[in-house]
Amino acid sequence: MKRASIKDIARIAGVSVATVSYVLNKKEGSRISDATKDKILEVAKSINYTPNKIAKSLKMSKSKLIGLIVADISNDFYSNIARNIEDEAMKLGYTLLIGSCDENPEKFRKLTELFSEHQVDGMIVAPVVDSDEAINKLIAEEYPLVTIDRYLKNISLPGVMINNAEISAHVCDQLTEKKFDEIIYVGYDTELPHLLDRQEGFEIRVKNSGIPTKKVLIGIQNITAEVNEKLKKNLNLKKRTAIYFSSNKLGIAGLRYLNDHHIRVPVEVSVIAFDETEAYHLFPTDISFVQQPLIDMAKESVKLLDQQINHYTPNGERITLQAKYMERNSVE
Amino acid sequence: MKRASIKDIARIAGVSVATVSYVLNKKEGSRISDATKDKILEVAKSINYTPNKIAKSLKMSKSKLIGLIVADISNDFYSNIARNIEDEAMKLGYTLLIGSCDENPEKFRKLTELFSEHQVDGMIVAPVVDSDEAINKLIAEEYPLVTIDRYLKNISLPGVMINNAEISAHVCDQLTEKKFDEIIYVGYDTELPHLLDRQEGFEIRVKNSGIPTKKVLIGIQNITAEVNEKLKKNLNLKKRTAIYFSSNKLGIAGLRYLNDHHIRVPVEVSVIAFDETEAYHLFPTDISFVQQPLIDMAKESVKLLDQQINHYTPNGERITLQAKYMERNSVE
DNA sequence: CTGAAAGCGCTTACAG
DNA sequence: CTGAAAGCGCTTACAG
Repeated sequence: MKRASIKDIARIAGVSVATVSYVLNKKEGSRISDATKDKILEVAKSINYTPNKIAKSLKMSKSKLIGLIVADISNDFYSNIARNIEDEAMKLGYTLLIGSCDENPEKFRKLTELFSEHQVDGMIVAPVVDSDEAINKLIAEEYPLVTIDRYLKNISLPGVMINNAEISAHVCDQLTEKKFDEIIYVGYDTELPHLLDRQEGFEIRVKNSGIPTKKVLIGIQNITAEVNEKLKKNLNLKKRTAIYFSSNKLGIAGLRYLNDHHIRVPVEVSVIAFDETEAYHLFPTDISFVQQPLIDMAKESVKLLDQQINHYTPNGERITLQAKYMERNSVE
Repeated sequence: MKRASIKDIARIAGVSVATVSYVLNKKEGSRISDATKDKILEVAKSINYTPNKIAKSLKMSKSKLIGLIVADISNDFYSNIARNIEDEAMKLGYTLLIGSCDENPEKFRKLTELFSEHQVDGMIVAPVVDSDEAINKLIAEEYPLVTIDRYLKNISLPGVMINNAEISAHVCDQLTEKKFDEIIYVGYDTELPHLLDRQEGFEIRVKNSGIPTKKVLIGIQNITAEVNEKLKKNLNLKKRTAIYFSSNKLGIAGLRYLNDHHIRVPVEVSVIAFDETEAYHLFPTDISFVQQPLIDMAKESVKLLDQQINHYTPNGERITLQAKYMERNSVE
């Protein structure tokens, strides 16, 4: 599968490779006669020429590739993010490399290295716990870098996130105004700053309300099993209880638990979940949820990255988008 | 962000770039003295050298990139496929480019072109209707190519798929043996061969059974709305009815309809769905479904592609994997 | 209006 | 054991 090169075109058309390059790139600067222009285009088509972006990348030192590193591309949230990023990136002429790091800092580091060796022009990353070292290495090289969804506690990086604390406080308000006997917060046992924000936003507000609260923290390994176990231990149906699931995975696992145990929502327990997923629609009750602005997150992150690629600035902009509480029928 | 090159290493270590290249690539053929070897490694580390795969790709004419083209990476089915392909590809040293074509042949063609310009070593594709032209162009270049999930009617390509007709026949058997008054097949209004197989496998079998059947075909544009509309028109609860949803999207849309209309499963209607998705678990009844062997599909497709890359053969192997019917509680 | 030449960062057969 | 040189497919400042 030897492909035609501009050298082939040049030879057949009887011109120099320089000339071929000029007409193929439609540079207006140096005028080429229409005759040779036509001939070159004709030859190019006839031998089925396709440009070799690798060669171009090497010469131009930009690849028009960008890397996306997420925890897991098979997670609904990230695959939706990825899809929107793909569309936005495409518009700007970038092609997307995707990698999943499973919350593992070593995998994260390897992915950044791999992508950087492939000379991606920049990366959009959802950094994991303990990824500071890998990130700092990229920063030292002034590698265009943008965070999405998450952010780093000790490193200032351009990126886009949502108003985690505020939206959690808002969710809390929805619950406290209904005077539940008890509210259960289901979150992750993690140090990820954006998730801590989500948790603290809730905690501070619920404390003021005086309503008794339980905090149920789940490890990222065995979500379904652990949610089951901890809900069994903590959910007391004798009390009027509301549960706030602070991610899509937690929401799905939790609703599944309620389903399996025939616990009716909102009659026996009220529920608010984070993120939007088709799955919620299959639950008997329409679940009230927090909607993240995925399209805008993707748009802004690509825009930020493109800016960084075109003009690197060490302390780039950090954009906070507004998540939206979507009231349905799962709180009563 | 000017990066160090082997030239820099050579200069600092006082050796030639050839020597640097040899030791960096650990070639055993030409023996380099331990002294210079150590020095080179030391210098490489000290100036933070990372290889430029673009340069290497150009020289070696292989990029260690592979492209994956699916209908939509945000679709649960494809994002799971993608994740497994990512893992398998990684093991063999490939990095993954991902593109979504939305069942649009023009987008499909553009993606193949883009990927080929980026010099991917091969592509794993889920071809869409009318993609023959784009595929044939790749074949003409002897471009390593493997289909996944789908296959082409008029072109023989290596690939991996499942036993669509057989598993549908098996699903049909589950239903016919329960002597329903009516069975509704919900499928796509499409020419995609693998979906037609799924449909015909069911149709042939159900015809033999003599049980009245309705075939409900849904366009790929507005799945939820159309499923709603057609289910409303075709579902007659006075009859003992079973519905076979032949994809995850159809299953989700259909179950959502049943949910919204408080139609109980399996008391009022029996259901079998295709594909596995977390969503099914949120439905009040555990849904019986057809499980596709995603991991094996990914494994085999990457293996086939790697074979094609290393040794191109025009009419590569076509692998059919077995889907599995998972009986739950939605048929009665 | 067009071409010769250098160079992007690598690899490798060849010579010494 | 090591280096000089060619070449992968491009782009572009420069010269004519």
